[in-house]
Amino acid sequence: MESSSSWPESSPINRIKAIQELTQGQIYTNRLHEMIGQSETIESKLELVDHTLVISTSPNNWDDQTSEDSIESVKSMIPVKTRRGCYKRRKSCSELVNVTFNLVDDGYAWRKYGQKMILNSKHPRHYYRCSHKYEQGCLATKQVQMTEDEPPKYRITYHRRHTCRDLQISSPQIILDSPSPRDNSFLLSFETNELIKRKQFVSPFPSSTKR
DNA sequence: AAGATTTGACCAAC
DNA sequence: GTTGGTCAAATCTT
Repeated sequence: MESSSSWPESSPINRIKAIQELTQGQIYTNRLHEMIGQSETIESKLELVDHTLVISTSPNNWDDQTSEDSIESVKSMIPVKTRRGCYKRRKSCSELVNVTFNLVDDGYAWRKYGQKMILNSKHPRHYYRCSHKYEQGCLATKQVQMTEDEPPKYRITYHRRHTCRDLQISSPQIILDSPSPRDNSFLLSFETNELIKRKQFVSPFPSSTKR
């Protein structure tokens, strides 16, 4: 993974912060392993890219739709039209977790479809699906939740890979770094703060003064 | 008018 | 009974 991280050499404070982030990231990774319960089949990566902590997992079946589990997941997620919300809850579906300080457009077109308060969490979890779900059958979803850390971070969990074609590649913000086809993790590399300042901040938490 | 968001309801898993 | 993920009508934005 060759990430051209613009790490400021002359900033020991940032280094300390980075170490703290990495430590916490390792905790997240361990938790993820526990949740998934497949620690022996998962490779995990922990990286600090610019100001974004990336925790990527490579479960064997992330993209392997032929595995029984995946097939079952796909089947169970197909809603029965006449029964709202009729589906099987995903038990151990592969996922990719990204913890970041800044929320920037990841290059995909997402559409929010839900928001939920989660037990023991101060902040609600936001649910997004690919905008092309129905046009192209893309099953990619993501969940965004603000952590209770100080400073607060955003925990973005991606489920299923995009199968749609519209990647909006015109946006230079996303770099899909997948060194090999079998390496199912991918790195979302964000820009430095300096660059982000010039971009429009994309918040998943619109003002709640609508209603 | 069309597309996106909000939010209460629904339902399976636990 | 509780919780988390999704649906879909109502509402808002462009």
